[in-house]
Amino acid sequence: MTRGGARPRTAVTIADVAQAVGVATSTVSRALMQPGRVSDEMRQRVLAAAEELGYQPNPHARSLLSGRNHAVALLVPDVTNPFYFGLIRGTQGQAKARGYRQVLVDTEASASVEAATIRDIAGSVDGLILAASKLSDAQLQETYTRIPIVLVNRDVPEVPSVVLDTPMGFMQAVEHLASFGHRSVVYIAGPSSSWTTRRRWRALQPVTRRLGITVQQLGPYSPTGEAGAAAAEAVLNTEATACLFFNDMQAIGALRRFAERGVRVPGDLSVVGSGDIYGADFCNPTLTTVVTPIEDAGRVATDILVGAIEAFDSPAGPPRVHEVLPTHLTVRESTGPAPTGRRPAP
Amino acid sequence: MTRGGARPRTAVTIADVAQAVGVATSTVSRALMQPGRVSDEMRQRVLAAAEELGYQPNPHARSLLSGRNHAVALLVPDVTNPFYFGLIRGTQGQAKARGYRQVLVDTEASASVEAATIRDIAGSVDGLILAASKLSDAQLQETYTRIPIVLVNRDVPEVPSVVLDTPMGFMQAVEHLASFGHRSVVYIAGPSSSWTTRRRWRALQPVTRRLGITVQQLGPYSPTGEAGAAAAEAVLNTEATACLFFNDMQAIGALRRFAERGVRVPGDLSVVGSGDIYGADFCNPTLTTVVTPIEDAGRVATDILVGAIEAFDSPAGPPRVHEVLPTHLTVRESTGPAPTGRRPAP
DNA sequence: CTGAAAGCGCTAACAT
DNA sequence: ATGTTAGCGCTTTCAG
Repeated sequence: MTRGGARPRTAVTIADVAQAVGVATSTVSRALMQPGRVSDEMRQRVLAAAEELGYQPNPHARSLLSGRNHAVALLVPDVTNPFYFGLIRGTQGQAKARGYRQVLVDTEASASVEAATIRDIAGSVDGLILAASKLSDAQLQETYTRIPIVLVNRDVPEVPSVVLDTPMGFMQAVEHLASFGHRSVVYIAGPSSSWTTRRRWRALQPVTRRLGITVQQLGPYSPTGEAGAAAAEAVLNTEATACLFFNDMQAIGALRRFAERGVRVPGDLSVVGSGDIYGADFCNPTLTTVVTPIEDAGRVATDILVGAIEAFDSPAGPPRVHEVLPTHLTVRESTGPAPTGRRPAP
Repeated sequence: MTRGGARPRTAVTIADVAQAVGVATSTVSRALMQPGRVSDEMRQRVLAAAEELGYQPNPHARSLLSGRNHAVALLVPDVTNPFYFGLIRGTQGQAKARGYRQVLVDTEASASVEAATIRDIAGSVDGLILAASKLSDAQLQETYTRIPIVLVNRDVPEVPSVVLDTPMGFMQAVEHLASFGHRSVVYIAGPSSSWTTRRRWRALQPVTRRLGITVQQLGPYSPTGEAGAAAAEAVLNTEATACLFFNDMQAIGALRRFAERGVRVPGDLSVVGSGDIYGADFCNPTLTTVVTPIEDAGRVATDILVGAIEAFDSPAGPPRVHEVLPTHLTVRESTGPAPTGRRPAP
């Protein structure tokens, strides 16, 4: 292979094509962009020359002119969290389908990193999808006046969003546990900065009250397996016969801890997760969990975002869609009848 | 909130700052970019005005001029595959650390999609990381004359690459199985287009020969749990007492199938995976697998790529690093002593 | 040390 | 239907 050392400093431009054909650059541009506005023969010649020379439009020049670059950013708190993989998948696929590229950024679950990222990246993408944003309502609203954004699992007035109705799934979970005779359950809270953990806790109040079930909250705990294991210990210090975890990573971490401690699941304790991530269906025991259509959420969010991008400067103004996606409980092995006697001392 | 309807058509530019300060645009540019080349007082005034007006440089304009945009693309065959999550993590983190954004693209394990993606995206990123590329050596070499790329799990002369030494791990696995008395093993091959599956199969020959073990190949199978389940059936039609899977998803899929079929693992059959993906340590039984430092690979590949980007036009030419990362076997529950008698008929 | 002017590659008015 | 011209926002000669 012959490597010239450096790549040709001057790529083939529209001017090269124009010169080859013997026309003006604008004609080439038109032939390429508005085929209707040039003669058929001209279009052929331009296309041939472009092909011949291996012309590739310079996207930077286009962006400078149009202010658009057909890229959207996806900001997630933690790319390490399997829950967000589904979101990455969904947005990735839909962005591609709509002709956009996806820029992936990890905000490290930090409001300041998130804000800095938005500031730095806003100019180079056409819009942003913010997953579980840590910013304030006001910050998000202000951001939306400058650039199209769609929130995922966060609801702020005037800003488009897609939220998973996880509270609904949690209510189903409580009903499920109640039908198994559980009278006392505990909710393992997620990070204190999490908008969704508060929603879930709130949603638990009416159902448990109606069913005469005691519910208490533990935490906050990080959304990780290790935190789940730690939470597992805390759960053992309560009277609860069932626990609802903020997410599946925690639940799976807890499952392992329970096994190590000799606590049988679901014999001694029932465990419910949330998310139905990869692994929830093959851990041991398999996990009863709230299935959240996060991949769909990614697709929908992307669709809304692209719509917003294309309508952002229109007189009607950008859309303000608030989409809510239903969730449901999937029952597997980790839940069962409440133990009759007292749980064996830990 | 007051939404003006449309975002200000004209963002604040360097000209606005220049006018505010009462100087030329070039002075503003210098004050911002080469602080040494303007007077201290001027720098202060420009910075103040820029801050005051909320000036943000237009990245498109910069890119047009410099030809760079501080973005690298990561092309993976399938964002759905947990194995690549580690790669996404590694590249994401390192790209950010080196001041680059990451564009994530799914090539659908297709050579033509991959080629098309490269063509379309090459102009808008500074370099590419190609994971498990399906392109030919020649195509890859040709691409590298035009734009910096780094291959992951693919080795091509003259093109920088990072490869995981999975064959080494496979050899360890065979030794491990031999020490458990296994005499006949089967290798479940990955996709026929996979460069690594061929390498592994080749690596198995000398070890098995040396240890007097029979090895046969089954497949090709897709790198999915379903394919693993299908492969599981095929394995049961052999005399083998142990199987080595192309990856963990297959292995985990097979584990479940074996459980359904009443085949005990490792009692009747030992199972080895590859990748050590999320879940490998909590599936049932937990999976003995070849641990591949894929996240490290992502980091290293990104480092090499950034180096290549910054040296690509240098007289010395771009680097041609070929990095090999060691792997090792992690023994968990899915492997054990070879069964003494014949395996119970399926 | 600062200003004026050219130009990156492309598109969109304006001509013709 | 095609050519000419003027920028998009920024950096970088080149003058002063």
